[in-house]
Amino acid sequence: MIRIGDFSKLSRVSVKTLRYYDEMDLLKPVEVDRFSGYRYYEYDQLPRLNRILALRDLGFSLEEIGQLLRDSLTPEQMRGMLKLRQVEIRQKVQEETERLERVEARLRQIEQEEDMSKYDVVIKKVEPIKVASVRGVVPTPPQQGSLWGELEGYLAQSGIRPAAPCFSLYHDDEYKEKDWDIEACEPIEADAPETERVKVRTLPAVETMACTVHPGPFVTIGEAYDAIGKWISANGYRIVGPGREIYLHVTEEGTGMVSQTAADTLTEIQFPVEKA
Amino acid sequence: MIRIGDFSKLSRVSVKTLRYYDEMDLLKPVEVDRFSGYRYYEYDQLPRLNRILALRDLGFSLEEIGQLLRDSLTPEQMRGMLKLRQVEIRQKVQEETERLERVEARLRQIEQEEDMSKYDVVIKKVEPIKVASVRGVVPTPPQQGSLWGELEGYLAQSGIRPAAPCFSLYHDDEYKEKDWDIEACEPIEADAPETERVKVRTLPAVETMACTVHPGPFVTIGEAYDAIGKWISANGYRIVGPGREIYLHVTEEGTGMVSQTAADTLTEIQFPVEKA
DNA sequence: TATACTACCTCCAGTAACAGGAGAGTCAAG
DNA sequence: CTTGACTCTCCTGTTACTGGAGGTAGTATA
Repeated sequence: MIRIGDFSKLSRVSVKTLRYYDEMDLLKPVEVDRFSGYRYYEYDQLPRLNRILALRDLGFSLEEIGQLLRDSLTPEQMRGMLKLRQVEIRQKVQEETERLERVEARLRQIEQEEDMSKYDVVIKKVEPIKVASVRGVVPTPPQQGSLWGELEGYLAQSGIRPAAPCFSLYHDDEYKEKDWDIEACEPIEADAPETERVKVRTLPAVETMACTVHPGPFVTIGEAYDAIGKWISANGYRIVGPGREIYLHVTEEGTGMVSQTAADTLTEIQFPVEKA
Repeated sequence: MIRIGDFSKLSRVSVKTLRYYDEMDLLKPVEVDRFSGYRYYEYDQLPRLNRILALRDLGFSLEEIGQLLRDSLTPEQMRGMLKLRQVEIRQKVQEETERLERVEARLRQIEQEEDMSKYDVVIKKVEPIKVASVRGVVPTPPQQGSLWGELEGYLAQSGIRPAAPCFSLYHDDEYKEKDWDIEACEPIEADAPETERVKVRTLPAVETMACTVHPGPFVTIGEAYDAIGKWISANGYRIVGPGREIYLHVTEEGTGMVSQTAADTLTEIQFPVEKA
């Protein structure tokens, strides 16, 4: 029988850790002095401790290790546990690898002294959303006012109020000089009747949506598209659906016209993406 | 000015998190009602929040993010931070990859139904250790008694007591039928005079030592060597120095002879290894 | 035998970044 | 005026320990 300090030296596991494993019922001393509380170990407890350390090195939590040691399981069960661990670790490796890629993309950006630092792009998950929308082709984006006019008229007539900020969907796959296929969308709470022009549908969830916020007037929003586009390719993604332009905050001038130049305008740009 | 719930929906960041960022001084609401305590945010705080999320995605801690946001730093400084992150993430990826390899080695072991599960091998760091030792060539390991006789005699004469369990170093690179180059070692506390046969030296630290414990008589220790050898190659390591056999617990029969067959014998086997 | 000195004990706090929940107050709509 | 949704603060829990305070036990030396 040896004391905890010696057992610690023997196993090269800290005294604190041994006491913790005692508390967690992973490795109890063979004897605890009733009066002094001193823990006494035996040499032959080393294999068990070694097993604990080996399982810990495989990435199991102490609780899992406790179970593994208690319900001495079949090789088949062990295989299952290991397969599961394998998947979890693979995922973690991938996560960290992607993180590394993001860091490297940022570094390249700095090297090229392209000061995109105004725009921070993040990946988010977007929930499904029910919208009323009007879709049409307009010469250029600033001229989509007519679509909004139709949509607002419909909402006013139906007495429906939007449930969240409105946004446009840009359906064109590539850049166009003119004739943009745009869908004006207003999120709504409950179902509503459709009309010839106004459609109601639920946009599906998007697991990986690249998002950035453009603070400033619409006339300079090109910079934000530039930034998010570069980010997407630099981080090894590709666009897999229509982009969204969410109007978080706008200024109206006089007769319901949205200002193209107000400095306190705030727009979020979103693109559904996937790893290329 | 919007309330925390709406800001949460807008940013798709949980209310809990927003409150936490407030507490951490990362993102303060523009106004807090003096009486109700309600937090009020502005749309134009979204870019800052986005920046926080982007930095978080790069793996920075919230404290680091706080510093980054406070001391608006030069591109050069930013580059330094990112380089550091890069190194840290690389290390983490490597760690997890190695963990994955260990899991896969275990799986292969199970598939082959080689029940080595009796032996758990772990990598440990071993501190430098001062020893008195006698080295010599003996026909086979069980006949190393003469070396130990010499060493014990020396220690008894000098009145030195061992500071830790004794062990043998096996200097041969490969397996041999006979004539083993073995060094019997007794760890000692302080310096001691050398003699013709007894040398005193400090074994250097070993960063990665593959260790396992063999519970049972010496006659079956071959199984442990088998297991640790297979583990080392299955996990992509190679042996880079003499192995150690540490006598954690032995039974003496009569006249100081160590029992080769006592069932409660406990021996640790260690090999210094490196990634191949 | 007195006195150091080390080893050991228990209990508490802290770690990172929140999540969950209790209990109470606030706000807008009907 | 009530209901229900929203918000507040405060507390606990998460993982696998580490560090420290304050007190006891065991051992080595003078």
